[in-house]
Amino acid sequence: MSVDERSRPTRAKRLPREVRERQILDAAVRVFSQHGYHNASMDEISDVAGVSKPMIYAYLGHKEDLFAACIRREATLLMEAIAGGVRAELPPDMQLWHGLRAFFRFVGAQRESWRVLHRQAISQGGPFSDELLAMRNRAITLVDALLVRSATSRGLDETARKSTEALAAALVGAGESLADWWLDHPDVPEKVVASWLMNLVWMGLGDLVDGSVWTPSE
Amino acid sequence: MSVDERSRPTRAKRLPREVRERQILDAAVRVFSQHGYHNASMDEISDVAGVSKPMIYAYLGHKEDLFAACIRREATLLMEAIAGGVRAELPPDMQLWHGLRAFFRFVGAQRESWRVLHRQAISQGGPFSDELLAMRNRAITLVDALLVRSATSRGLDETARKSTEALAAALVGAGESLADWWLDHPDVPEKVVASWLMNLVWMGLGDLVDGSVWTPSE
DNA sequence: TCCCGAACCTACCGCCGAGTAGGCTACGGG
DNA sequence: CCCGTAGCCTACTCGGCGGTAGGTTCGGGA
Repeated sequence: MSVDERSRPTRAKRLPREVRERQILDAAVRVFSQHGYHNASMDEISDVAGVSKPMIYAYLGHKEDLFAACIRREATLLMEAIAGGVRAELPPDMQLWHGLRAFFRFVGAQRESWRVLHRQAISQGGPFSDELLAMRNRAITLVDALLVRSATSRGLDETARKSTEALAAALVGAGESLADWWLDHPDVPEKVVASWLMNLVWMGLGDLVDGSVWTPSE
Repeated sequence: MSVDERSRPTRAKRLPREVRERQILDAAVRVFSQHGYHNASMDEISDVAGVSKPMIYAYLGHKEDLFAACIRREATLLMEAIAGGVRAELPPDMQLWHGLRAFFRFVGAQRESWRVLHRQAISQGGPFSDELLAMRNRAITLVDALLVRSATSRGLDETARKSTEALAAALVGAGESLADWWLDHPDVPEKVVASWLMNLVWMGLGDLVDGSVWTPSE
């Protein structure tokens, strides 16, 4: 077992700090995602990263700091992916649609990132939630902007326009939950999941007008 | 601090085993829900239960066994709550509706139970998932039965009737995610959350017929 | 009344994993 | 060529928590 050098980052010598930090974060995301925060050991992370434990402490700090750094990096990547998917020259509805698809494409491609971002971070209390809250708020702001454009272009009335922020918050929450659910059902195509959520927005925007919606009779 | 006897089960002496087990499970659900599986210490559970640690090991076994016992008990309670909500004399749609409401009412009232059932159990791998899988399958079977009744009563065509099981699975998954999301948004009324999910079923049942649905043009 | 077993406890063990002390080595500037 | 410092490691300490040994007390049946 000790003979096999495995396929880890080739334990090269004397790499610049920047590169090492990247390797460590990659390893940490992977291990946190697989075992959860508490089951993940610093020893295993250092092993996967191909680096000794004190290096992690020297570069990224204690376990909590390391986890927070993971969340921060992945959250930034996610937001950039979404923002990149929204092409400003498209009509408003299409901007929203492509933003959604970019989101789900990210989750599908970076399952480990999403797992550590949402599932792990959410099940730990404390300082980790703050990092998530920050990302959520940025996401809600972005979605709200898209919704406003979409609503005004469709000529919805004042009351609907006023409640876009609430709808944006609901959308983001629904997206998180849906993505989380999707982790366990990878067979569903990304486009389908995205369109489900898009339908919810549709119903949300047209809630007052639409008569085809089911309403409890009692 | 040591003076205050708190409001825990009054550390009475010589109670029958049945009662002690119940107290221990209550404490365990609470502590697991608050701190998560790994942060929860057997010492704290024993303290909250008003019982010494060896009693837990004598009655419920090791930490994993205790956690599994929590999941099993809460899952059973949940299923009973749902089944109790479905009143057989109602029309099929209404049975589904009341089942949904019973589900969300349970989650709303027993937040700790749901937290330990879903969030904690799902973020731990291993034997815990099995307990969840068992409950899920029971739930899917139940929902499927309700869907079939609902579909036939509305006279949907053969293809729709064939895919009820897939729809049931999706519904259960959506319900789990939605309930999980609801934990973080307690201000939304239970009836509203339930009706959202009901709308999804509506759209799922009528997917071929309905023209009001948003579809991507590209 | 006596005694047996169930209920219950205190006080301990040992492992595992977070975090550290202290030092070695190679690259680059002078 | 030399030495300062950034990169890197081995080999520990130590505390917390899962788990247990070995009792003591009470209730109830014979």
